[in-house]
Amino acid sequence: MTGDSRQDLVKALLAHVDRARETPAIRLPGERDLATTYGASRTAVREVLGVFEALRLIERRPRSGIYIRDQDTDASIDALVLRETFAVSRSADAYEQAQEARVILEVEAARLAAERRTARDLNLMQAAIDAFRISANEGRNLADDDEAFHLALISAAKNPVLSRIAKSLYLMTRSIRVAYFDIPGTSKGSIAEHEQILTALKSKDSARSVNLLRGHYRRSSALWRKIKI
Amino acid sequence: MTGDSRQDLVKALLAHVDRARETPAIRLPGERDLATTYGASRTAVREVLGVFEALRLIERRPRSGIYIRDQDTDASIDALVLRETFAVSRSADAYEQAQEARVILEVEAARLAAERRTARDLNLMQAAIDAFRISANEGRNLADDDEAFHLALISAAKNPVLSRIAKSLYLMTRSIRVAYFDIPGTSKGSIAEHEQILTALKSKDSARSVNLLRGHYRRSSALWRKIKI
DNA sequence: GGTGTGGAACTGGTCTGACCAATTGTCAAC
DNA sequence: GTTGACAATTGGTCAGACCAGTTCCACACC
Repeated sequence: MTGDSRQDLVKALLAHVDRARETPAIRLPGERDLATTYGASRTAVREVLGVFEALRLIERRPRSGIYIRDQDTDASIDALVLRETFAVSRSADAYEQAQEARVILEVEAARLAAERRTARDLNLMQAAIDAFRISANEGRNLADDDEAFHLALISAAKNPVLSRIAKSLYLMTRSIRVAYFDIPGTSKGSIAEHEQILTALKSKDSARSVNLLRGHYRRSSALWRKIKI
Repeated sequence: MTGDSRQDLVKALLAHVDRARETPAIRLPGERDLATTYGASRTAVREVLGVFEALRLIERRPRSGIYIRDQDTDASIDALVLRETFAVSRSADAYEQAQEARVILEVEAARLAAERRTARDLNLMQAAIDAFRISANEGRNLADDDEAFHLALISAAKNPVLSRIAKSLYLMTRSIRVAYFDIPGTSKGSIAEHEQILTALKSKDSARSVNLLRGHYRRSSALWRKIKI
């Protein structure tokens, strides 16, 4: 094993869970078997399985075995973040669904932000737009700058639970967002639209904020669908 | 240490992170120190820290140290689930925010469900209502039955990402929901309202579904606020 | 006094091997 | 066919060791 052995192990075990999910066999091999199968120590396997358990991918029953849980019903959103982080079996569906969730969350966050935003929130959003513009001029990929603006907007809704969820959604869509901003000409429109949204929030106009954000997403979704994963 | 040592360790380390978060010291003691401090082996400490890292509570830099991350910005929603599961420092704010997030998510999910629900979804929701009624007659606490109905509703929106997020929100609010259903008389209204929502979804009336659900939450929120944690 | 620099101590990452206690499966006895 | 006892299996926990970079401090040098 040449590369990062831990990363390899996570990918291998994640793939193993995916494979096992398609069979009636809900039970995984024992930790000792998994260790020898994937050329790692039992310690390393156990640490990864501990994370899987926390993300509700599996259930470990002492003195019995390791069992796969229903992912759609039980698993954490961060199990999908893990997939993205370790580049394992990302599906187009998951991106589509994450995008839909993002729109839902952010539109309602914008509604709340129009009421709750402080001067400091506005400054942070303006700073994010400025940083975005600088990155655009220097030709960098704008995925992270775009994320920073949108997270600043959500943060203005003063609900950390929403912010945490949004962070996960942005993490799990990172690669497709990078691909999106590789399309020429995506930056110009974004800057203008971000400025408009900020203005609406500044004047506490929640209806206008919501509509502008909806339009922002509507325009991007056309391009979005054309990206091959 | 008499009880579940693993649970004790998670609680202790979670508390340690909370304490450290309030000081300028972003760096935690080393794994060996933490192990001796809390009377556990380094192995056990490492497994817990691995989970903390996956939930973006901390960052581990090889050969350097363990650093606390900004929770409001970076941490996963499931870090709050962990707090609920291990009964550590739950704040009234977090419940309030989770409730707000639940309403946002579920209202929009209902809108989608009105379009996308299948006959099977309607059957599952009806089954959840029936189970709810039986539990009510037997005097059991209805928190889990209520959760089952709402998760079935969200599942009808055919977006597993929304379902996963909702699952976390329900897990992190479990104790307060149990307390809510200990209040006498909460079951009667819920059953009727669930039936009404189901009828609206059956006729694909999204506006009515949304309004009924909003009303459902509006009525419960009055009682909700009176619960002491 | 200020500035490098070498080396020791420290740190997270990994592995081996061992023991525990309850579950699980097997097989003999009835 | 049922039951009961024994042996293998399994996850949970621990101790101890080694590795390879990072950190930091004392010491020599300017």
